[in-house]
Amino acid sequence: MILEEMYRSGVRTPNAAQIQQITAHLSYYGKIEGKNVFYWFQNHKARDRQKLRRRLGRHQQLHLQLHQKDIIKKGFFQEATTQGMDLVGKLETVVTEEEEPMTSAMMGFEHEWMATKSIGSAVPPCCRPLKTLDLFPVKSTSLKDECSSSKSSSCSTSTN
Amino acid sequence: MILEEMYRSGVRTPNAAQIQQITAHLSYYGKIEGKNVFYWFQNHKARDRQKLRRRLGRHQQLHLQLHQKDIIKKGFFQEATTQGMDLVGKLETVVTEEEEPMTSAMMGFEHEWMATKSIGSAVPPCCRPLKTLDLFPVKSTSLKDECSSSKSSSCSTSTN
DNA sequence: GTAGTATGAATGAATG
DNA sequence: CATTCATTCATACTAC
Repeated sequence: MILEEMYRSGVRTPNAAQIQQITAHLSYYGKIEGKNVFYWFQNHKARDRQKLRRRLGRHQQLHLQLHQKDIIKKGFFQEATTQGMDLVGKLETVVTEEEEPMTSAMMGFEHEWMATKSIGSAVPPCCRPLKTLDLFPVKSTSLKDECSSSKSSSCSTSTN
Repeated sequence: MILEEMYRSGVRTPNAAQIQQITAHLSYYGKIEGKNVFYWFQNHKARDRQKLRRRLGRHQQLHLQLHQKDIIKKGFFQEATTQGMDLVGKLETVVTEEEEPMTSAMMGFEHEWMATKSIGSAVPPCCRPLKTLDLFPVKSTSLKDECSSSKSSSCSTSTN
């Protein structure tokens, strides 16, 4: 995929020119607009950041071993030819594992960010998502919805 | 069910903290991750709204005319007979949708796909992608499934 | 065995 | 850039 190729190359926020070129290139495969490309990069980057963030927040300061396999491959640094490419991006690119669509705000702990650019996250794949398990044996009993809601509902009982 | 309880309590988009707590609680019953909870709420709310919207769309002819723009926003054309209907007449033949309630907001995006008029033919932002493009590895099976249920829906609608 | 549905998962699109 | 919404896909489960 062209987009992923470019992303891997370091392109994260292509400019208008870039977008236009990519769009033109992709137009061969079908109808596409510049905004599609734009959104694609936006989402991709955002997702990566989410993963990163979640990773950091998750493994806050558990036990980040320092052994790891060289995550900081200092050899794949190939300038993206464009704007700034966060080095974090490259990191995550290497440690691509799973993702967590957490809505952020989870990093309200005391985790350290130094690992962001120092060493790759030492994430031992100890957890293997078993996929869908029957956490919610919902069948026909749909007793949801009710009450009023809006955005950022805070009236919830946190069951804390 | 914990999740539905919370949902009924008003929790729609739990924060990371909420998710963490719920996840911790549910961990007792089995393996679960934060993203599961996250997705659960996302989907629940989305389907709830979908049902609501569907019903609204169906009854909208009663006394709409007021602010139909908010209702006909999108995703309304798929309305049918709920269940045993021919779902072959409402698939990808939707091309006659040109109305854009956004009007001015449409052009005022915030980026440069249309600002690149200096390069070549700038695509008029009046067209929207019909479906998912080949930007990503799309699957193959086209299982058009509709969500139709006759649950007890009450008031909600975040309407964002 | 097919059809329909419910639901988790993923991503594009949009907004703040 | 962060968050949310809408749509779609894949799969498990049920009913016919």
